Amino acid sequence: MKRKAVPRKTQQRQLISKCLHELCHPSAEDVWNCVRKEIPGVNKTTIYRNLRRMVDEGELKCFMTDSGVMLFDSTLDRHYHLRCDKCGKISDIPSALFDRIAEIMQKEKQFKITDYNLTLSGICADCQERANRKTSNPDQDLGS
Amino acid sequence: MKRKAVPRKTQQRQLISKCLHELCHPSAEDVWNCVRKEIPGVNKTTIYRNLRRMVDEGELKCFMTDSGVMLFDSTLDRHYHLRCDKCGKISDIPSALFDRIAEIMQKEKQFKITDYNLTLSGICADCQERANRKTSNPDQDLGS
DNA sequence: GTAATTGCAAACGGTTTGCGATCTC
DNA sequence: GAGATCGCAAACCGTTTGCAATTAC
Repeated sequence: MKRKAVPRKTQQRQLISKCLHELCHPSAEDVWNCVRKEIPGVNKTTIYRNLRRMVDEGELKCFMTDSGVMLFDSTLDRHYHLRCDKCGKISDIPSALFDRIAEIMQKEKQFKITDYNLTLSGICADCQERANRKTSNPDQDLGS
Repeated sequence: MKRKAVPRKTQQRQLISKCLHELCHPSAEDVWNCVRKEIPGVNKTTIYRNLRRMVDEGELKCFMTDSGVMLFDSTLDRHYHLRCDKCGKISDIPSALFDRIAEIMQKEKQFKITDYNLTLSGICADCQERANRKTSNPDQDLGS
């Protein structure tokens, strides 16, 4: 296990954190635009690198949109997303209820559900078994 | 209102359909590799264009992976996806139950859920209102 | 015959990487 | 002063587009 050095408090990194708290499900570009207000010369690469590192270190979550753009989410608790088909705006649903979601959304948020996509992540039976076999005979890892 | 012409039965398109039935959640590249077995010279562009058209015409569904690759799904009914964190394999969960999913998956499929992401799509209150304001020019059915 | 479809090459857009310059600690 | 971080340019990779040649109807 390699241990990463403590991140340095650069102006850029601090501003990125600040912007993440101000913005709601921003893309890297959204963050860039926010940071640029105070550091006009920041490079997009710096934004990408810092965001990715924050995700790697667990300070931040991210998810993919249908159009292939990564969005970032400073809310670390499990929760759902509500995405409007028309304007594309994404809002949060706290992860309390799991049942009757469509009805509740319709009644309480006036959001008319037309589709949904739930992706559960975890470890499949095959991989669990493979991991068990590897505890005595370690070969290469499949992990991405 | 433009009406699309009926797709022509090209060899390529027919093979793409055939491959979609053989493959499970394929990427465009997967489909390409499958079609190439019978038409070695097919161009990837042809695959992309046909897949996109099938999606546009509702014959096919598609969704984004976390890595930004589009996957295609010939199962048109609503259903969930189960994705293994290690091997990345995606399997289907029929959309019958909505409650106690993690427990059931754990028990019945030996799948250890570590995370999930549910994105509900629909029309938000703002957009519904916006559409209502435009009611003098009725274009689509958002109401009821 | 003619409009749709293909193949090819080039473009695109979001993201990543290599590297020398700069900044934190 | 050493190593982390930055800025820049170029690469990357999946996907899309423009266009001339080919094909289905």
